[in-house]
Formats: sequence, C-alpha cells, structure tokens
Amino acid sequence: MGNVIYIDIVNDIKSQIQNGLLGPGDVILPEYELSEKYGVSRTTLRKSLALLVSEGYIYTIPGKGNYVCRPARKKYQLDFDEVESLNLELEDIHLIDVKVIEPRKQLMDKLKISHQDKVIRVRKVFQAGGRKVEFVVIYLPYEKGSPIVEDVINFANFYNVMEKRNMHFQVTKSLNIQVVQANKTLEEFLDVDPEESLFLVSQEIFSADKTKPISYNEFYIRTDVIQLNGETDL
Amino acid sequence: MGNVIYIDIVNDIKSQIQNGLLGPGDVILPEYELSEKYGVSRTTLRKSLALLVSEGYIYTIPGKGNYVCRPARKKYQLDFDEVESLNLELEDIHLIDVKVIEPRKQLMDKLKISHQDKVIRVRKVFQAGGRKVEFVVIYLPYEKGSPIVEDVINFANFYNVMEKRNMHFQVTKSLNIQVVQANKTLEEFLDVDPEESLFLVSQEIFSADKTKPISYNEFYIRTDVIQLNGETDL
DNA sequence: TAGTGGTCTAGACCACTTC
DNA sequence: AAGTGGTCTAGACCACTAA
Repeated sequence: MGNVIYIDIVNDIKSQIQNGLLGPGDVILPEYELSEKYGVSRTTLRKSLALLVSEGYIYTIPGKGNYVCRPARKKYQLDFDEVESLNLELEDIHLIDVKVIEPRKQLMDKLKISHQDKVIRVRKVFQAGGRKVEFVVIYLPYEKGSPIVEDVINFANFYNVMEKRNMHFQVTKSLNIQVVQANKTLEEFLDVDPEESLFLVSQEIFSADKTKPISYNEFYIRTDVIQLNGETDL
Repeated sequence: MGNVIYIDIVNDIKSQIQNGLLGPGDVILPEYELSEKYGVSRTTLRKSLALLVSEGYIYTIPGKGNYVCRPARKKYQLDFDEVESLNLELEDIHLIDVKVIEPRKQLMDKLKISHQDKVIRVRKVFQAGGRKVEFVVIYLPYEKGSPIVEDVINFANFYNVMEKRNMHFQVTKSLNIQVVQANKTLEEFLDVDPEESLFLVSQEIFSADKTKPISYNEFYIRTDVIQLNGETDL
C-alpha cells in the first residue's frame, strides 16, 4: 500500500509467487487482463512486469506470455580488484621484468593469437605489511609501438590504466579463482615456502563485444592477505 | 541504426561516453531536450536512460539531472553452489551429526541471537572421486519443532530445501571466500593432512529483507576439486 | 485469425532542487 | 517560480505464436 502503484503490483505478484499461489512455470494472466485487474494502464502494468523480470521472478516469451521462474539463486555479486581486494594497504610495487615472449599454447588460446605472434609479459610484485604478498603476471598481445604497455607497467591495476586512457566501459572481464601450489618462480619472487598454497586469480580482459582479447593476467596472492566477498543481487 | 529507437539512443549515448565526449560527472541534457533532439517522446527517451542506468553508465538525481558515471567495473557475477560448483560428480553425502549447541560469540553475531538461544549444528561430508572432498557445517537458530532441520539434513544444498518448501526468492545470501589451514576436526572428517590448505566458503542466508538470519554455513572444500568463475555483467 | 508481448506517442500531474 | 526527474494514462501499430 505504498504510494507508487507499480511497486504495489510488483509486491503483490511477488507474494503470490512466494505463497505458492503462482508456481514455477505457471503462466501469468495476459498483460491487458492484469492491467484491468489492477485498474491501471497497460504501460504501468508492464513497468511492474519489467521489474519482476529484472529481479528474476518471471520471464517473458514474446507472443506467448509471462511465466514464473523456478528459484535458482546461485548468482553472487563479487568484487575483485588486484589491489583493493587485499586486506593490507599496498606499500610498494616492484617491477620484475618486461619481456617479449613467444606464447605457449594456453596463452595463444587465451589471447586468440597464432604461433608467429609475440606477447609482452610484465611481471610485478606487490609488497604490503613488510613482505611480498602478490605476484602479478600480465600478458599483452604485442603491437608495435603500442603505448598501453607503459601504462600497464606504471599503474597498479587495469582500472587506473583505463581511467588514464579514457577507456570507459569498453571492456568485459572474467575471473577464475583457484588455489595452487607454489612453484620455483613463485618461491623466488614471492619468498614463499616450497609448495605453499596460493590464491590464483586469473583474469581475462576483452573488448566490450567479447571478440578481441586485450589482456590475460594472473594474480598469485598469499592466502592470508585476501578474502573475497559476494552477495546475491536483487 | 537498428529498428528499435530506444536501443539506438542507448548506443549513441554510450559511444559519446566512450569517446570522451561525455566525461564522468558530466550532466546529460535534460530529458525533454534529449527527447526533442532525438525526435522521440519523453517516455521512449526515458526508457533509454533507464537502460543506461541499469548498465552502470549513468546515474540519476531526481530534481537535478542525469550524470555520467565514473568507470568502476570491479563487479563480477559469481556462481556458487555447495554441490554444483565442485569439479567432480558428487557420489555420497554422509551425515556426521546433528546437535543442539550453545553458540559462541561469532555465531551469536552471525545469527543475531543471544546467549540463551540454542543453535542446531548439522555436519556433513561430501564424497566424490572416491574420497572425501567437502566438509559442511550448517548452523540454524533453534526453534522448537521447526521442520526445516529435517530438510537441511536430507537435502544436498539449500536450493533443494527451498524448492521443497516452496520458498521462492525469499532469501538473500552472502559469501565469504578464503583459504584456511586444516585443523583437527577437518583432519578427522575430511581425511586431509595436517595444515593442508582448504577453500573455506562461508555463507550467510537471510530473509529477503536482510533482517532475519536463517542460516550460517561453512563449506570446507579441497582446493583441487573447485574453482570459481566470475564474469563482468552488463 | 485471434491472442500475446514489444514499441511508441502526446500529454498530464506530482515531488524535489535551485534560485 | 522555474526546471528537473518520477509516475501514469489511453490508445496506437507491429511482430510473433498458436490454432
């Protein structure tokens, strides 16, 4: 009984779903009947339905009708940033090396490049709390004279690179989170014990249309300096 | 140049933002001016703006105007389910015990209960690939005669409990992901080596309005049987 | 062919911000 | 008081689905 009609309608339909009055897969009354039932215009009624769709309660099949979704809420909003997700304040970023390398199979796959193409590899170590906490490897497809490499070297995270270059919202990113055992490289650059467990977050950055890979990154993080949080989104 | 006007407008404004023609914090033209500029009704124009808001490109201040967001895309859509996120097919669920316990401080905090309240603790072990891979601890506020306990015991994940009880979309959940060292309990029930690293996913389940805690759960998972994936959402 | 959702209009009234 | 976004209407035409 708020003062906004379309919200009232949303809540009414929600409660019908929650009470089991409307079960998963059921068809909802057609829009014009609903608009009559609630005594509102079809436009307003459709605004309510749009909200219910965006919140995952119903889905629409054009030409057929609106249907109740089955409950499937496994989605969480996760926040990850290679710098800001650390529990400690970053004290230093040390550049290990920048090298043009020949890609291995896995990398060729990730960056969608061929055997002849070259890749720029940037490796860094982040220091916090008086010790090395994160080992970062950034892979970029090699393009002659591309100025982005310098930015990647100089800035802590890709967000800053984007901001500097005025790249707004042009990328999509994906993450893979796992735990791996330290290898020789990690022992050397991160000062960890042999076979110590480390968080490995692999990140792929694409152009907005998901066709052109921009970068593939690996973040090896000490397990005691990071925890990730997620929340269901409405 | 599609055949849907409001999508064209969305793309036009998007490209203005991406080209830097519209910078973060800038005010967009007022709605009635935009509707004139594009030659559409204000209703249609507003549909475009609503889309841009939901995709994180702009935000609105009522009575003032629409503003361009600063780029801040650290959000990922993460999928987690205590059963389906495993790399292996689940073979067996073994119930260890069900016990009414007195809550410690941390648990009192999580479940928002007092010192006198009791808590039901359910512990299970999941088996896959011929070995124990996941140790599950479920905490529920004790309510006399609550039938939910039985469901929690019998079903593999909370999703199934919800489905059986016709609880549709009534909860919000949050996750915390970290890596912990095995303790005596884990050594015993999960057959892991002393101090072996384990994924720990802590899950809080609330009522939809986030006021009433329904359950607090801990999932200890062998690091080699799980990896989590996230993707930026548009 | 009838029913459904998808798009769009032209205009109305309101609440809030700013001056 | 003027300008802004928020809500709502009553109707139109279209594309798709199903019988």
